[in-house]
Amino acid sequence: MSASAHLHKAATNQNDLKPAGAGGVRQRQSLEARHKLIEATIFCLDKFGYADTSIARIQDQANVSRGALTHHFPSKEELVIATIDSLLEKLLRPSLPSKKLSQTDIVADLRWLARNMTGTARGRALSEVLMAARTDKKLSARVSARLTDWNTKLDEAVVGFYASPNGDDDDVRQIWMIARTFMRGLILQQPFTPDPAQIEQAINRFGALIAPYLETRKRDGVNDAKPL
Amino acid sequence: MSASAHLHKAATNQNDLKPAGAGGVRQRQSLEARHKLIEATIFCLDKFGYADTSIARIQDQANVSRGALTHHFPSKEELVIATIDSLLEKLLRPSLPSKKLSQTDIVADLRWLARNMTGTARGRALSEVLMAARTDKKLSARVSARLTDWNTKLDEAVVGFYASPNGDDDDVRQIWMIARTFMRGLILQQPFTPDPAQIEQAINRFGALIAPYLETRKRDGVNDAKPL
DNA sequence: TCTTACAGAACGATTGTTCTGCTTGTAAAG
DNA sequence: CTTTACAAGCAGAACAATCGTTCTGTAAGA
Repeated sequence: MSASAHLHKAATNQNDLKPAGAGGVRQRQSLEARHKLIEATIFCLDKFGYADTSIARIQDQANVSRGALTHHFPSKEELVIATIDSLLEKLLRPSLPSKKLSQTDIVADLRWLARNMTGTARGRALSEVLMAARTDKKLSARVSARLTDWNTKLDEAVVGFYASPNGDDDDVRQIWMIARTFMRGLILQQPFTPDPAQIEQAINRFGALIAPYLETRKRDGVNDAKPL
Repeated sequence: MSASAHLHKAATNQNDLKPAGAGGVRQRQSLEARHKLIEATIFCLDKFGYADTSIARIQDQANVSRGALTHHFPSKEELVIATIDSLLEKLLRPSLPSKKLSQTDIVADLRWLARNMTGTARGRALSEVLMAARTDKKLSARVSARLTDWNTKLDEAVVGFYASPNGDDDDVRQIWMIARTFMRGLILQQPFTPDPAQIEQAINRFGALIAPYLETRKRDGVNDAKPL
């Protein structure tokens, strides 16, 4: 009742984008605690997997008391949801400023994609959540829209750099949908591939497979990424 | 409760048929119970995911008493291990008799692979285990050897059907390693792709991507698959 | 008669949640 | 600029529920 009302109030406060430094001691500490908890959740998801990520472990990892945790996140679900939001935001936002993509070397872009999705704790944590969301409708509902949105945005960014030889942009999108799927599969394949070089070779080979169907789009400016 | 006990008893009694081959009644019932438990575990893994697959749920799904379950599998780990073995055996063995593969149409073979890995409860259950094994060393140790073994066998079967234009069999193997990775990724992508046709189109497109690098191997017999 | 196959209660450990109490920042009142 | 009142932030105990395991008792095939 009143407790949840208080929580929502606190939750809305998190979106306050104050100029760094301002905002009162109280609010700053609160945001810092939330941040620590979310980061700890990501760490646990990556290290222990979704099944073994308990709030006791999270609290331990974050060095935060149980009371503080339940104060910021009354239920585990809310913590996971907030973590998902953080993952989708921070993990995927860097892809939007297109400078991160080489825009000329497809294999280099694929490597960046692979590192982003399987080579970081955030990427692996997101995969854990995605797998859990397959059988958890609550999580699925939360992730679905955001994820497809990101896919679309990334597609549009890529379409800005690459074009299909036959001029069909949808083909570029399909190619990159396949690339994303391939990257996701790497997470399940990687632990059972003793030689890391084999993974890298596979990525290079995959790049060679799709390269004939992607050509660098002519641009006038140096790094004039189109608005996405 | 007594109700479930009666139900279970009645169920086993009605199955009282001929020895049907060999083994005493005792052994047959035991194997049947183990089978039911493993099948229930697969069902739960697919439906509830690895995190929410408890032995209570398994026992409920299998219509088996707690005592029976603990009798056959003293620990949950043993049950999961046995389930993994069953998955790897039954799910993957059909691929070895190479008749299941068309051996001429790459896309058809890919579709078979996709259905095998993502379109069945067994395939999805295995994916749940693979994801869990990423952070569970016990599971990982158990799965690793068997999985790489299966990959190798499937590779060799494929090499029996397809050849690289440049004559390098290793290239065929790498292509199919990429194909397997792509298929695994489909499991994570599928729940967030509202239109199933998009998945199928992606599979077809992927087949077109790798087709130029695979050509049907000349064979004398009709279906004379080489021993693998 | 033994051993196997099972039924089901009992167990401690751990899960996530709720609750009470204390500290302290903050804003209004004086 | 104090003083004061109050809510936010937080610590930690208590909670029922569920986890997986262990145990005792019973029925029946060998």
